[in-house]
Amino acid sequence: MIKCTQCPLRRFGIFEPFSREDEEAMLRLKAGELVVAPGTTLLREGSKAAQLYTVLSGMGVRYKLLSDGQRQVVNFVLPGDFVGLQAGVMDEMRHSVESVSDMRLCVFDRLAFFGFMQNSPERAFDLTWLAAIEEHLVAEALTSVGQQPASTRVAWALLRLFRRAAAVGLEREPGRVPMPFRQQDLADAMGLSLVHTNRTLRDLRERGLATWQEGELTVPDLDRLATAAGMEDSDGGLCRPLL
Amino acid sequence: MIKCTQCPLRRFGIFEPFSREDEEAMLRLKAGELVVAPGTTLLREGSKAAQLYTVLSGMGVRYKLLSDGQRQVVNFVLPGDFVGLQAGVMDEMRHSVESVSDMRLCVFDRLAFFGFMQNSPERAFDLTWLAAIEEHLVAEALTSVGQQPASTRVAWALLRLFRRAAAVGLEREPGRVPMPFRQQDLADAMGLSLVHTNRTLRDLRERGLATWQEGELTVPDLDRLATAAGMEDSDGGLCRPLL
DNA sequence: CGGTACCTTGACGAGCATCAAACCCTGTGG
DNA sequence: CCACAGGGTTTGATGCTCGTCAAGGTACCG
Repeated sequence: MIKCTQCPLRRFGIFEPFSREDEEAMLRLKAGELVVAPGTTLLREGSKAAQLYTVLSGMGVRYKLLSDGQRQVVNFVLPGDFVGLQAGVMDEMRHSVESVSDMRLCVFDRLAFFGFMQNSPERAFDLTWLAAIEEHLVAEALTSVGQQPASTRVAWALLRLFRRAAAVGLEREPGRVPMPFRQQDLADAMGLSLVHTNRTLRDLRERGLATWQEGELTVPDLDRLATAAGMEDSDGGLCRPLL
Repeated sequence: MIKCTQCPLRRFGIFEPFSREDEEAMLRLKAGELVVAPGTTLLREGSKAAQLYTVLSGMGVRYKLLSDGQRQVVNFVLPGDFVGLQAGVMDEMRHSVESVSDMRLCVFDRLAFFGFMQNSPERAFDLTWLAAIEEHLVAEALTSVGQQPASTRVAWALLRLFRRAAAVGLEREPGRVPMPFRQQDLADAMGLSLVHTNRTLRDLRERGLATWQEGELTVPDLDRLATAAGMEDSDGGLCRPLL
């Protein structure tokens, strides 16, 4: 099991620094590690989860299902993300979380976790911070889906995914990161049909903005993609706490 | 100035109960009251606000502006809502807040507020709770905008506004609440053009689901509107803290 | 009375959904 | 070894939903 004191994620710049004592306190909260295969449901909408997770590696999706079978992907889940907060503060989850690749997660017990928060104002503040960041990310997605045409939306989503993956060290070769999602996931995230998403991806590829094939996303020129994405990317270097 | 110990909002069921001491502690944090006219910008995207507000009366919108002048209304602001949290925990606001009617707001000093949170784990928890609820609301809006056709989206928005307004005592006559927004606000919230929003409202009116005219929203049958809104309203009676 | 802000309605066309089918690749079993 | 099925990707054809353009209506205000 990976110890928080030597967490491979913490060295990346997007995460707030942690004192030695804080790392050791987190380690005491850690109940274990969870490894799951692609397609595993980690948290189900409506459930009252007893566990909270921090993603160590792998990717997933947060989504809501509608009664008619439609699905809205609310956000993508990448290493460093904290999942299950809703079940922690509200009574139950309002969305589901599912893996799309192999994932390794840090497991915390809900009760122990909030017990710790009681005595640690700084960590409690971090939790609010995390929730506020999540809201901001969803609000940006809403803005893209609500106001932009398909090509801009898809460009925005790819840009966001690339930046985030790169920020946690997944950019092995320059301009290239793993991207294990299906086109259907992206379509459900941006409110587009699968067919139109596919056409839009081809369009972006032919314009040399981004190529997503065989589980890898290649972006030759971030600035050009950012221009096509329509929103000045306010939080390229947005810092966040890591728990 | 209204004292927190006799806050007119707290008697409504959607808010978490508060102990007498808590009310008095909040009162000490209260820096004053702010009254604004319609169309006033309370918080501007990119600003580092020194104040946080709780809405006592009136309505407004939270929105993001795009470089090309498009606007996404992220959420509507109603009595009991807490605004400015983002500027509190992140460095600056990621959206703007503007009044659409006369508004009265409770003003808190940012520093004093977070100082208080340090010593009050329960209130700090409430803050996280609020942020999580906001995220949930935005995620539901994203789901509606991303997956539903225009009529369903508009029905959903009206249902949400009606429920929320009624929950803070604005339902003077049965089935009727004030609704001071412009059609453009609703259009910008649901990612529709003004023209199509107008047609959709007429459609809902002719189907007897909801009538919104002259600043008043009338809903003859909540259940029928809820059916038209496409999402089982998970949080009709969702409780929230009031700060 | 002209000006502005908002609501309303008509006409037209574009963007995107839908339907349909083919083409991978991988795994499975005869 | 090949037949087959299943999950994902790709492409074409068709038409509906919704955006855009345009104009007119109403109320309010200086």
